[in-house]
Amino acid sequence: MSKATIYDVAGAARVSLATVSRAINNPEKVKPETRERVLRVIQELGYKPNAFAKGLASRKSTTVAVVVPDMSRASIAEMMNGIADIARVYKYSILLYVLESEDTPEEDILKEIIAAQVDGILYLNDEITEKQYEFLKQIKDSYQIPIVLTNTIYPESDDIPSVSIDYKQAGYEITKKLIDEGRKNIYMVSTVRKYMVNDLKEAGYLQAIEEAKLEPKIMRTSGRISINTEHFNEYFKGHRVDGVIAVRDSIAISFMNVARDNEVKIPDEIGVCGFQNTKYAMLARPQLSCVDVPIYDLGAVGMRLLTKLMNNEEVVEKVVKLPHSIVLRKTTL
Amino acid sequence: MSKATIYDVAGAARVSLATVSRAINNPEKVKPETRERVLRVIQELGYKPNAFAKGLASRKSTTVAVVVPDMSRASIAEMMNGIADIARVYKYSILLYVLESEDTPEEDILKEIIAAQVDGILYLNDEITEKQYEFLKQIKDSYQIPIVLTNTIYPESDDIPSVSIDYKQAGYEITKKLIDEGRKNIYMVSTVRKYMVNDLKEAGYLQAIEEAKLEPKIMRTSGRISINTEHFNEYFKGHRVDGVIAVRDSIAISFMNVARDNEVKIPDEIGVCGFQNTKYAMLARPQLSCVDVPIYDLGAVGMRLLTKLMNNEEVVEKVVKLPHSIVLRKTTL
DNA sequence: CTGAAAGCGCTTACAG
DNA sequence: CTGAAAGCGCTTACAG
Repeated sequence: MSKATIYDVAGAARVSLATVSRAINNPEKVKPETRERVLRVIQELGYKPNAFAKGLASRKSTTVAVVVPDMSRASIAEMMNGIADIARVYKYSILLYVLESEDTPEEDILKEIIAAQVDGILYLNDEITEKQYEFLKQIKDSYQIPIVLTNTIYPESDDIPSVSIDYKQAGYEITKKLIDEGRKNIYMVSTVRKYMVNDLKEAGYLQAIEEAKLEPKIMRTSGRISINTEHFNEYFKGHRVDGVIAVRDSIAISFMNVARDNEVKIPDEIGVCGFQNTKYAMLARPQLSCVDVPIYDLGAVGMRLLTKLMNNEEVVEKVVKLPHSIVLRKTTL
Repeated sequence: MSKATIYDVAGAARVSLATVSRAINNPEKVKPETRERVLRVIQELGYKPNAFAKGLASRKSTTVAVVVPDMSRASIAEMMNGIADIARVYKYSILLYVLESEDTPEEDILKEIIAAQVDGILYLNDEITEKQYEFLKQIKDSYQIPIVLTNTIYPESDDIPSVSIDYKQAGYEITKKLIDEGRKNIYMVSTVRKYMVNDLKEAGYLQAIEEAKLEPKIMRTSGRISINTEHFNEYFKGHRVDGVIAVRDSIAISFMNVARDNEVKIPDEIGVCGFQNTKYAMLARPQLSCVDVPIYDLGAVGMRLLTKLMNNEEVVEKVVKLPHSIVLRKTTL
């Protein structure tokens, strides 16, 4: 049972190793009889081609690198499901690279990825900086390796193919909803940390607010729950507010808790909306209205796009925007 | 900039490729001067050894396979963080395999993993069946490849090293807490789907209940939120209940929502506890008391154990249980 | 301390 | 349709 090699198969099937290789990779090039014989032997011996030898000889790895920040973000994890499902269909393996550590600079990781001879890179990192973006572009060009940005946006640039949703439009729509309910003091609660994606949500918010001739009010909070609570309490003490749009569901829920402690009625006194539509949006009380982001699809479509690129298939749409929707539940009128 | 090979380095440094290889892998075996020269050239050329050639020649991949069901489970994602951090420290790459599809049987995936020549396997799947367990054991023995079960338990067997927490004890303790509050009708809400881990929580619950001479009551629900709601409403209509222990935080929260709709006071009328201590336990109102499972550590320790096994270091403890704790918040007295 | 050479297990023109 | 042979880019005894 200990790993059979292609030689063992060739011997047992009474053919050359070239024929074994063909039977596996180009079945149509070998006579049906011999092909079947070879395949049968492969079965019997439980033979699986050594991935290293194959990769070395063919210069293809059928492996893609997926680079992510912090796995524990719900969105990242769910995207991975989509990625993995599509990867399986197209027979690609996934090499996972989790960024997030200061000690290993991203450039080193990218070099490691190159050394790993991956056929493509799926890059999910909505905190992408200009420097990182430029470096990615350089990698792509120098090594001729396809890269797809998934749910990570670098504005005004389509050098690297990407798939995401129109966050600005989504931000606009959800703000509009609150405006249409007659709310006048609508806050956007964003993050102190810089995420491109959140910038776009803010931009959409701003557009809607300005159109309605209201006053834009953006508050930035940390993602940490305990801090949020204090922060909200403090901040809203002196402010009038009748609408809140949070860039993440969890922030919206966090805000609602504070609101409840202060005995304000949702949605009557304050309308609240989140972003993402995690399962906790349903678990919250009142159930949270929010933008639904098709996270799984983002991963799946990103991976699919990458497979096309790797196969040199023609790709018309290099920047794909998936449709989103607004889910209205109990925190809006 | 396009990938330099070891030959290029050897040429530029005026040494043989054997020396280059040594300078990288066994620096102490080469004279400091030449070593430095070689290393400098490597820098200049941006040389990175081809992982395939290296793997093929050395029969080691410095790659581990991590096999998981469904990434989107919060526990899996957080464990991945721990795994990735430790993997990075010990310079291992991660090949990710997501199970979950009916069409690709697990055995095929495991064979693929073998073909990928990984040095070790980290297996996270708390739905492990006897068949799967036996197959894993066979893989481990046939191919002499280290495997570590992480947060996945197969009872009464230590053939495969594992790291987890003592779920039975945790179940016992959390139940005891509710009993000590004087509750008499304590339910455990578990899942219809079979998870070893949940069986153990139930066993702990049962033990505590029996010690206290109370009547054990286990209800099984699906994980789906919408179904839960109906289910709970229906189920508890005719029942007395003053305590609920859910095998997952989200189920506990789900239950609390139904309780609130029925205007029962938590924790006064019903004490509620969850398992895991996800961030949503803090986001829930009232804030959820629960067993804290050190998820990140589980992943980190599992990976660390695997590195030891791969290096043939001596391992005393083949079945490690990490400490857990009980976090008391507002859903208990 | 260093080099020449064999070998890891495949793929892929090139002949036939 | 099939085989012999070179080559992918490394590592690792074996000499020296």
